[in-house]
Amino acid sequence: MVTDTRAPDSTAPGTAGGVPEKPTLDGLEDKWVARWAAEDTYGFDRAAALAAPRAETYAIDTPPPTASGSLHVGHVFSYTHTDIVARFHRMRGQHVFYPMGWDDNGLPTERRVQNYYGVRCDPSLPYDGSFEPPEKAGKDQQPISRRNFVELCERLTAEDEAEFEKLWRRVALSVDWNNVYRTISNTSRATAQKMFLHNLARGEAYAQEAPTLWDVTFRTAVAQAELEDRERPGAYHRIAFAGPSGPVFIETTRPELLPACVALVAHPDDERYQPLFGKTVTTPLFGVEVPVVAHRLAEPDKGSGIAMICTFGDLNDVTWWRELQLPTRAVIGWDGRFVADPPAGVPADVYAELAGKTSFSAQARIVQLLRESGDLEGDPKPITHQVKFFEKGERPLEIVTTRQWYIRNGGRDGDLRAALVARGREIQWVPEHMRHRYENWVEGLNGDWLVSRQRFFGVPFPVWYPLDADGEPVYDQTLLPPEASLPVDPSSDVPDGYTEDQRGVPNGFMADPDVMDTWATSSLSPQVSSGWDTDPDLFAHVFPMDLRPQAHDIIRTWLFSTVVRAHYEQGTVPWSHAAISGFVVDPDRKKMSKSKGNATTPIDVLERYGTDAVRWRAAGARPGADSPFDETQMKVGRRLAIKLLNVGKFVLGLGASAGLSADDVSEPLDRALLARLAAVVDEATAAMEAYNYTRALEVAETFFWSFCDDYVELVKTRAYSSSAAAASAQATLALALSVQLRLFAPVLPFVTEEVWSWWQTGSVHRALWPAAAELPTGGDPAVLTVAAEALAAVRKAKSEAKQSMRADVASATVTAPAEQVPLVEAARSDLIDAGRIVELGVLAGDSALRVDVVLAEPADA
RNA sequence: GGGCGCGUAGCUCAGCGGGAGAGCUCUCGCCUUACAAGCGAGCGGUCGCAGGUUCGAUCCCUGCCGCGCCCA
Repeated sequence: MVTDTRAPDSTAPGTAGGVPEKPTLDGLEDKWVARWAAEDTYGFDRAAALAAPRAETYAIDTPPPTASGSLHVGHVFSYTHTDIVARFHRMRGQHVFYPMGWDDNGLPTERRVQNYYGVRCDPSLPYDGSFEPPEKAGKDQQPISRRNFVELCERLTAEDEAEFEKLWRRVALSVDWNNVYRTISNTSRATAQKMFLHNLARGEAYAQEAPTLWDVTFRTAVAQAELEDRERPGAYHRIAFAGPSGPVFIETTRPELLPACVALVAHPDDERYQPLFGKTVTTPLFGVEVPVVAHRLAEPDKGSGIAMICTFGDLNDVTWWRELQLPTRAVIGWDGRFVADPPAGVPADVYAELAGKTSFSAQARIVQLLRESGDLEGDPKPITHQVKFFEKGERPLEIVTTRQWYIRNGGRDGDLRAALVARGREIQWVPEHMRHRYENWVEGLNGDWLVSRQRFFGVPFPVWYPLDADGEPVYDQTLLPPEASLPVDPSSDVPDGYTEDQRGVPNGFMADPDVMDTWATSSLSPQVSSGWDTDPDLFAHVFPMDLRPQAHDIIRTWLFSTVVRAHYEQGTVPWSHAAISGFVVDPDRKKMSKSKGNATTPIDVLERYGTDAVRWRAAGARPGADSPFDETQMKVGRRLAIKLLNVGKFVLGLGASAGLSADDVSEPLDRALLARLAAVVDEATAAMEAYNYTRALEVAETFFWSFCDDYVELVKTRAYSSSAAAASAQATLALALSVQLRLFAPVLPFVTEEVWSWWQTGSVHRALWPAAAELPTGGDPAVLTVAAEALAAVRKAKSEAKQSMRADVASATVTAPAEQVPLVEAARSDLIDAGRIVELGVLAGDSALRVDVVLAEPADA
């Protein structure tokens, strides 16, 4: 059944020949990173996986990090969490499908290329096949063609990816490095385009001319998921409109939009304005007659309770405009400036002053004009308010009417929304409460997913439009490529039935100019990595995948959009489990991020403490829980790794070997240890199955330290001897070491592999996860508990007498409850040896175990 | 303003209906032949606050306060 996982090699020669004289962590990372690569330790055996039942495969949908970005310790923690899960499943004999992806799309890459090479994309320029970027970025950005620009994006991301891979290997991610995808590869582009064409054919994708949130800096549309609110100063301007019976005052933070005013609105229950409903008023300065309308979204307590509706100042304007079917008087252009010509019905003479101005300067001019005309009452009242920004942008978003592509996501359809919420309930969330993030987001959607971006580097929409006799595009007659020809670049490829010389000419054709939102591609990571378009057999086997690991900040984007795509194309959820990592936060509990300047570079931490130590700390952060970055914790992990080396050397150095088996274990103390270990294995296994790697580590670690401090100390003398009792101790030590190395292997891959290599063949990471059944049954753990308690009492006496632990004890008298007496007796000789006790008495008493210790006279110096 | 999570020893956290725990820090000891990158011992908390349920509450319920994240 299991083809790529080996059981512990119990026939390996138990010599200590492999144990170094002075074990060290130094050099382990280089050594094992190279070995794992050379031996393809983590490769996915496609043929074997496909021949086995689905349950024997574990498929992970790895988040593709932004290749042009930079990684910080938060990433290292989060990816480590996934790797721990992957390693556990691999050790359980599953074929772990664990690809890695890079997200090359989007603005971050464009900006990095612009800055790195000192270029900018000018789509009007022709491709220059001999173009080479300047050695050093010049002061002025050099304009280059879209294709040249995209080539630079690909070149730079390839370099970035190589760096990332190096880091991930150092972190010991057990991904299959033969299976790497890029969101900008031919396969990804073909998949994204094919999926889009399917969405289009089924009516799930559509284009629409609509008011769109627009970043004037990047000159691109922005989706709801990319918005953030920021506090900004503003001011209420109290402006008089001429009403049928006197002035009507509105208060607005955007007086410059006066020429875009299409109505005034008040709440239907607002008695102050009810007489005006159905009447008209006249805008100041422009003299445009606009209706007064009623709508429930108008807030009576805000300002004067009556507001002007402009096309468009904010999202409420969009709602009012749509629901009340108001006309459009757009004034803001794509560049964020007032357009050259006034909207229909607005007098050109007044408007001319505003044309070409930014919102800011237009506002200043309007305010001045209103003052002069006497229509501005009093001084503007300064306020702070929430303004919508593109999360990567620096200027407030405008709302511009443009033609954009959308994918339906339930934002405008209650049934679809309910279906997507139901999909969320098919997913097992780790931790469970993260489900709320998903549901809140889906239930709060108020529009479809805007997937087009007016950018250069991304997957183009595979669409052309015929041009009519006037050279105007006929949008409802889209020209689509055959699927076999994907991926296409419509700006250089030609639709069937046309020739290149017909591009852009009357009766010819034009390409859709836009590229897809980066999430429109990365939402297909399960399909891309599983071979939906390239390897149907693999796809049928591994999809839906088992695990989506990610952080909680992108539930609304990456996770949700991935659910949407699989819902449409496969009619299923894309994975059975979503494991959500918390953030690494700084000492002030703020999220670590490069833009905030509080991010810690991972390579430095890895070098100082070692990968195992950093992974140990990562494993201490439970799924979903944020954890502060604290270097003092790393030392603890490093100490654990060193301890494993040393105890490994001890156990193997005294003759314990893989050749000893459970049959050699005869002593009660030894059976007690292994009984306790069996319980630890069961608990750790249950915890790992529940994705609680933190708990699994905790129980293993607690056992390990008591193993070292109590059990090893108790049996040390016996294990050095040569008797059946010595063999029992050695077999116990060997078994315990083997089991513990495997328990720690997912968290501490380097040190466990090192110690494993001293006495076993094959990789510990391909060994079977330990099972309680490997250990002898019937031991009484209480023997160890009681013996350790007695030993602790002896130590305490020595410590309080400020004596060495080697100090001799003339006599020790254990008084314990009657039922514990035989337990102490069972460990009598180990206790005598470990405590250096000359005379050990054991009495039955009424109270809890205590030891009366008489130290021997210290030998004179 | 809404949702979610969290407030337990100086720090990081576990425990989640009947004895308040771990690691780190700190203090005092110990060269002990696996490990001084170590070992032993010890100090340290009215479990955010206020009510309620219960024979009994750190744990369940309600309210409040504080912190964080997400969304308005």
